[in-house]
Amino acid sequence: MVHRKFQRMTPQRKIILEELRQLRFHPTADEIYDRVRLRLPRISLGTVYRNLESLAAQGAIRKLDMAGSQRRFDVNTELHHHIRCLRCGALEDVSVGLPSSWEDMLVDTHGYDIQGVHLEIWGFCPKCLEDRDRVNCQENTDHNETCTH
Amino acid sequence: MVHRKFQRMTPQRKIILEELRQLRFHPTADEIYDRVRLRLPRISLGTVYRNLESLAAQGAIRKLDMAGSQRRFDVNTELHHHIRCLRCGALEDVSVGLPSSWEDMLVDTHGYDIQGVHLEIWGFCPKCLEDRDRVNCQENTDHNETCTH
DNA sequence: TTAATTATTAGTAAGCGTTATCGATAAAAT
DNA sequence: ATTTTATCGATAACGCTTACTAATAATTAA
Repeated sequence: MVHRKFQRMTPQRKIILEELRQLRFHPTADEIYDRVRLRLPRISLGTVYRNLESLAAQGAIRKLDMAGSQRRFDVNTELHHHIRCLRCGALEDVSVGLPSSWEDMLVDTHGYDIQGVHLEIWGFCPKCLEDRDRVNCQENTDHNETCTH
Repeated sequence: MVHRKFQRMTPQRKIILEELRQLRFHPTADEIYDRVRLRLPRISLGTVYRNLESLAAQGAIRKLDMAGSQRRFDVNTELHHHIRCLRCGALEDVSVGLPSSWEDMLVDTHGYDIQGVHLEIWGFCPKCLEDRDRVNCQENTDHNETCTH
């Protein structure tokens, strides 16, 4: 008996969805805002947030709450995980699912009724590994923070 | 050649660490603040944050950036994962580590040099599963949000 | 021991990402 | 045609965290 509110496909909502579909890397709200503003210069950031929220509620997109950082939005609504490059910030989908036997073990051990799994992996992407070998950043104390761009 | 700054064990830092060790469930900064204030009524929230930060830098505690929620702090500095109850908000350590074969597969598939893995699981804890059977909340649209306390 | 340096403090302001409020507007329902 | 409702842009408020400030106490250097 869930009452699903009627949603209008306004020009704003349509363009937000279009731009989100074109951005390969799961963008943040303000990245989407910047893109959308090129086509709708008078749109407000609140409208972007409001529409991303309702699109997520409707199941058209997926809201990603990443650990310790800005929220991101994903057109891929399938359940999947993410891997992030600590150097360039790239956020990729992870193609390999968790083994179901592992989840079963969790249920047995903790007795939880599992509703969702959120997995984030951090590392250095192949491209940045190359760069790291070429350009030596190691005299800096923290590669992660000094080399991010 | 990492220069580690000298750290003083001030009364504030000492008490923050003591209280954190006594709180079983990974507390947030303001939960720690409330506890510490009972012993140091004039301490400021900024001091709590500052000390939690430096204790984490020094490796005495672990900073947990949970998806979409407040930061939490953990005295368990071993690498481990977490499971959270959607109803009562309990946050438990997960005893079962990820299979190493799975991580190997990730490296092969994506070519990343993996630095860290962050796994969060959501579900209903055994205690809340019981309560859910006793007290019927199902006429509400969203159990997760209405029943949290 | 005395003087200079440094880490730390409490208090407060600022920052940042997100959400809520508001009157106005336009689409949908009656 | 009239009412109802969703949505809008603009802006204020919110919650959590960090940065700034002058004051203070611990450490180091002279």
